[in-house]
This record gives sequence, C-alpha cells and structure tokens, in this order.
Amino acid sequence: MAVETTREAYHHGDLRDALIKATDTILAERGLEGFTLREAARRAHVSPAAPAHHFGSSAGLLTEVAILGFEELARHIEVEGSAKSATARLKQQAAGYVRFALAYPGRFQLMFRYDLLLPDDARLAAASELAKVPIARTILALRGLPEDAELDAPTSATMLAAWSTVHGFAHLALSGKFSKLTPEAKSQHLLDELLPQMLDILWPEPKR
Amino acid sequence: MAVETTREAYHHGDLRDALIKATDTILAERGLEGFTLREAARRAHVSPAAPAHHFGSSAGLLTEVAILGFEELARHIEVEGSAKSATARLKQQAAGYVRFALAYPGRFQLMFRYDLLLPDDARLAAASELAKVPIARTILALRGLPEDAELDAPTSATMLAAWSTVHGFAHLALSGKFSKLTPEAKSQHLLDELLPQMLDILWPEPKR
DNA sequence: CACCCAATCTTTACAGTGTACAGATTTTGC
DNA sequence: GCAAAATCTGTACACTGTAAAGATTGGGTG
Repeated sequence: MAVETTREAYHHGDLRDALIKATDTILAERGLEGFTLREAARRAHVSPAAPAHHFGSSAGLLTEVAILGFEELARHIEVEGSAKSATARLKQQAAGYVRFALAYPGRFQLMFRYDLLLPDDARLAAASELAKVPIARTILALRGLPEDAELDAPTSATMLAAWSTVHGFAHLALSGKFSKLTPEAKSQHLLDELLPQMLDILWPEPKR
Repeated sequence: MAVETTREAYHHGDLRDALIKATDTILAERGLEGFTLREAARRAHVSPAAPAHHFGSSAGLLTEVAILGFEELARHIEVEGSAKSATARLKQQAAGYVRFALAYPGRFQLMFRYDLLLPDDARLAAASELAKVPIARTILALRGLPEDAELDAPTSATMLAAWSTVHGFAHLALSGKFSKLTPEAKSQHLLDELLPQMLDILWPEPKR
C-alpha cells in the first residue's frame, strides 16, 4: 500500500504525480491534519518550493487530490446490480457513500474543506457534480420518472434530502460523535446497523 | 456587537473571559480559519504565551468556545410554542439548527472540528449531549411516547436520522455546495425554501 | 502588618509552516 | 547546436504554537 514512487525519474516528468500520491498517502497515514506541503515535498525527495511550480500553492495540490477523491467517491456510489427496487438501490448507494467516508476519512474531509481548496476550480466543481449523477438516477427512478427526465423541484429536493442525510451521517461519524461505540474496527457497526436503521426510517420500503 | 473588554483590569481577573470573547469575535469576523492563538492574545492586549496559563493550549481555549457554542445551539433549537404538531415542532427545530449554523458559521464549524478541540473534555461532551435533549423530546412525541420514555432503538435511530439530515444540510451549505444560489444574504433562501422542501419529503405531514 | 507562596503575565527562544524571489540546472523546440 | 522554456534548489521572511525561565502581582496566613 505504501506508494513507492519510481526513483531517479524526477527532474523530468512525474513530480506532479509523485506529489499527488505522496499527499494521498499522508492523508491515509496521518489524516488531513497530518498533511503539510513540506512533508509532501519531503516524501517526493524534493525541495519545499518545488510543488509551487506544478500546483501554484498548497491549495492547488489539495484541489487535485480532492478531484481524485470525488471520482473515487463516484465509484463507491455506483450501484452494481441495478435489478433491485429503487429504494434498495438508494440505500446501497448511501452505504457506498458512508463506506467511502469511513475508509478514506482524510480524503473525504478534505473534499469539503473549501478553506483548503481552490473554491472556484472548475474541474473540482465538475467532479463534485459528477458524483451526484448516480444518485440522481436513482431518485428519478424512485419518483417513477425516466432516467433522462428534467430535475424538477421535488426531485432536486429529494436529492438534497438524500445527500444531506448521508453526508451528515458520515460527517458526524468522523467527528467522533459516535466514538463511544466505535473505537476503530467497529465502523462496521455504523454501516451494518445504525445506517440501515436510519435509512429504513427515512425511506421506508414501499408497502405492498 | 464589538466586544469591548473592560480595560486595565487584566493582571487580576478577567483575562480568561477576555480571551474567550476575543476568540468569539475572531470567529465572527474572520471565520474559523482566521483564528490564531496569537491573534486572540493580541486582541486581549496580552503576550502570546499568556493564554497557556488559563487554557493550557489553543485547543483548550477553543474547547471553551465550542462549549458556549453548543449551549447557544441548544437555545436555537428550543421550540417556543409547543402547541403545534410533533412534525411541525421538529421542522421548527431543524430550522433553528440551520439558522444557528448560518448565523455563526465559524462557531458551528469549530464545534465539530475535533482536531482543534480537546476530544475527551467532559464538559464539551455534556454540552453536546444537552443540545440533543429538545430534539429527543420532539422525537418521542412524534412516536407517541411520553416525554420521559426510554430511548429505544427505533427512537434513537429516528434521532440519528433527524440529526444527520440537518447537520448534513448545514454542513453542505457552509461548504459552499449551494453557493451558486447563495452569495451571502440569500441564506434566507436556504431556510425558507430548500430546507422546508427537504423536510416535507423526509417527514411528510401526517395525512388526515 | 509582614511575609511567603501561588497565580499570573512577559520575555525569549525554538522548531515548524507556506511561499516569494533569485539563481542553477535540465529539457525542449527550432 | 543553441537559445528559450520548464523545472528544481537555496535562501529568506513573516508567521504560527508553545516550552522554559524570570518578573510581577495578589491573597492568605502567621
């Protein structure tokens, strides 16, 4: 898992990637608060001022990592078997969202820290928007609309509801609000017990 | 609104309060990222090392401010007229939660940044817990239980649902996710339009 | 009242941080 | 082959949090 950057190839080529990967492993190893531009430079065996030439500033580098984070998040939300009911798919996607947040807390927290990112970066906004697409599809199905339907007010309100709920849940979990129950490995409890219970209340199975 | 600390009374008494108030105004003026222990000391006309004697560390001071924040949050959640229906009260409390977050973004963000606080502080945990009490009462009423009933599994799951939803909404709003629509003063739109729409979907009025 | 001790605050210092600036080095384009 | 552009280093600066030691004040006790 330790990203070994291909040695003696700097000075011509892959410093940019090396810095991104170094940042990502820092986030995984030490969390968001463990990140430092200088530490990333150290791990890439490069002077503290080198990153500026590729990313402008610390926020530039972090923005790049956040973009990758949103893309990875989108992958976690993609639902595999699309056979089930819409609410079942929604819950599966919610679990994917929370699973991502718990598996990569540093990356996840970074993605919503606009004080650390370039707030007007177009690619970041696009990546963030793209991650919502799979959920939007499910919501449309939930409301009995075609996949390519326009997002009317109640639909986007429903999207907002789903998004807020999973996001709040993930955020509270990472803020240590449930930490009495979750020393570390018990994040399984969150995914297998608390989250489904919560979702069953907000999105009850359609009665038949 | 600008807190004028009573001059020439340091060196005997109110430095502790002065630092807390200074921190609070920094949060209001410059946001959470504008806070600096040294800046707080400057505003209290005191050396950079002085706060350590009262709060131990930066986290100690911020923890104190966060405790006040939770108490203020609890006040915003308290519902005035308890005459209405349970779901109406719940929505009113949700609006109070979001109103607090939008009115005091710095304080609100601080309260959930456990990397900046003393994570094991008992008073902080107590204040956080106390803020949930009004919501718990409403949830119990919603489920037709007496006010002093035990919090069974579905009840606490419902609480978690409500908490996650408003928290996620507030957090997304402050993360600039809806910032296309909200330059600044249009946070009214969030409170008056988006939030009620979302809540009506998750907690529909009981049909009659 | 005098005294000592504890609390309070200042001074100084140190290890880090992000990044601006100027210079060295390497790669690329023509 | 050589100038120009891209890339990286070295140095420097203004910050940060806080540790350590000394000055100053206040309160309680004899």
